[in-house]
Amino acid sequence: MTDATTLHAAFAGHIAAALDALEAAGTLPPGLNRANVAVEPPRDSSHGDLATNAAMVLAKPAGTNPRALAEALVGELTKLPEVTSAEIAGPGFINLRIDASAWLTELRAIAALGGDYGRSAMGSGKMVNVEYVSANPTGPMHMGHCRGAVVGDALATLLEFAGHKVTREYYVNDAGGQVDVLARSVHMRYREALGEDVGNIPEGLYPGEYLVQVAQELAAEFGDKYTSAPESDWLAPFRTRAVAAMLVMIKADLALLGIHHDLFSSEAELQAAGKPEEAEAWLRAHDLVYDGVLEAPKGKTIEDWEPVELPLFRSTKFGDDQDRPIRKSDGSWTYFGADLAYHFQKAEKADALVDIWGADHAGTVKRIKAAVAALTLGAGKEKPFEIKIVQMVQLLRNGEPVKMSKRSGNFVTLADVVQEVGKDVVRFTMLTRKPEAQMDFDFAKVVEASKDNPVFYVQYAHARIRSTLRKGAEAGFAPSDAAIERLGEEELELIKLGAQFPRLIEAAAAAREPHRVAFYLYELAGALHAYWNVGNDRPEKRFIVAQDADLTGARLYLAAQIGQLIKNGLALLGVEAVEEM
RNA sequence: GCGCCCGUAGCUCAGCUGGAUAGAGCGCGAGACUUCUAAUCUUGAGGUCGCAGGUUCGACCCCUGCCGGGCGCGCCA
Repeated sequence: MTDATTLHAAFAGHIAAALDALEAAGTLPPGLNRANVAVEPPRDSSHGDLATNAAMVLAKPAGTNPRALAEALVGELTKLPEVTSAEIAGPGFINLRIDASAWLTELRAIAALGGDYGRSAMGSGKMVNVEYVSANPTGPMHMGHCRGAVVGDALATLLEFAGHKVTREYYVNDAGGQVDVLARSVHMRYREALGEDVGNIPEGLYPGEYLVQVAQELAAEFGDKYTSAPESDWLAPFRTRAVAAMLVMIKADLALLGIHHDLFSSEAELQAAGKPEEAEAWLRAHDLVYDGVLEAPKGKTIEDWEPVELPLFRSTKFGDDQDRPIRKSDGSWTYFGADLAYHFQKAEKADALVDIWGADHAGTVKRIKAAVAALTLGAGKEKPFEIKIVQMVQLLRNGEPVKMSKRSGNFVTLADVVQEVGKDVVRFTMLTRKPEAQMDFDFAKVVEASKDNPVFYVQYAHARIRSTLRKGAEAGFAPSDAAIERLGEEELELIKLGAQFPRLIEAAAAAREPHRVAFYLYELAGALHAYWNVGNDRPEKRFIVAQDADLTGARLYLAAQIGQLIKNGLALLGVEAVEEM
């Protein structure tokens, strides 16, 4: 076995080999599509250790019936030494039972590989660019950014673990109107810093206190040079410095969550380099951009709507309601116009793109995917481009919705939440829900009711294991695989669940769903807790059985490996595996 | 009006890309702490998988149409 490290992967190979053998024998016609052949543990473990639907999936295209094919397949599979029984069940499932020794081999593999157990070559070194957060650089991170940040970060780590080369990228929107508003807001604080009474910050500017310090630095740098100068004099330098200061703040906030991007790409630099022009020229040459006039938007009336001719991307060709402008009437780029060039730029350096977006931008998915598909195809090869939409988090405090508005300066910052709740709780909580489902984050609940929180349940399992290993060491027992054949049925159940870790990683990575790791860990922790409690009533089932050094060594070995699995899984989620609670 | 997401136990949610008798936590009922940490465990009750059709050996999962909730529908970002 070349891939002796993961039992499930090995058996996927065994099934394939068995099918090859049937082809060679003429039982099965060659070239059947096996994409739907699955090898997985049955839901009900009484059915066996592994099940495959191969006979049912292939019977029809092979022109035979499931039963007959299953019997032929069973004939092949029973030749394997690890297979203790192969039974046909239901409409044509094949249920396999695997010898205990194979599971013990897997347990040794966990020990041998340690932190690398579960690592996969699935990605075969493909370069994947994961873009996440990309919050406008106009203030500190708030809770609205949190979920996408955590999901994106965990996904990036997961993809790396599954054999991809990952770039974690943050797109800095430093070219739009919002950064001018930032610069104006800072200018007001700048005048204030120089002793002027500016009164309340006017509507439409950012009122946040976090601008005070930036303004003071500007006052120190420029003195009163710009207090009454025209905006055209100071807008650019103020904008540059304010954005830089905001990014420092944002990076610090992200660091609190353990998030670090590899690359911060500037929209302003992209535009300065003429990338959007290049994209526009190509799109025009291929009749994907034309000059046209938009219809007035439906569903809501805009008083000052007037039809204007603009360069439009033909997104209606790709299922969008409307063609979309890439430039404004003043000739500057729309967000979309710059964004398509940005994605094209990313695609030149990567094999695949993944974006994590908030649900409020879901309406723009079609146009950007269409534009990027056209551009990358035009450049020679279409690059896979996925956009994962992360739904809104409703922030609650004692059941009451917390209203957030950046304009009023009234928002819950990420830093506050991390400080109050802790990084591990925030991260794990954000990952115990599939991202496309809306979620409530009740402040009071997450803070106070720690025992309801899955993260503690999982961490507790790890802490228990570590504690046991410490106790064992004190009593002179070390984990050892010398006598692991003495592990019984209950221990094997634990190993079987643990052995699913590698295939779980691959499935989660393929689906781009890091939350599956969190749910798996919860299940594994539950199995560990259940096993532990057997020892309450039956001291002979405890990890440490003082009078039996061999058995104790074997059980501690098992405990150590389960602890390793939990640690590996938590590492993917960016959550600490604690030594004690 | 249109697009995207969601709808699974009283509540909060999983459901491994179409598999076998749909699962877990909380809550409710009954139990287990002179212990390797009870932040745990065991056990019971609780379901028309929003509704109606369709596709096939088989549907919570795919397709169509409704119903309900969320997000969005400027040359904003």
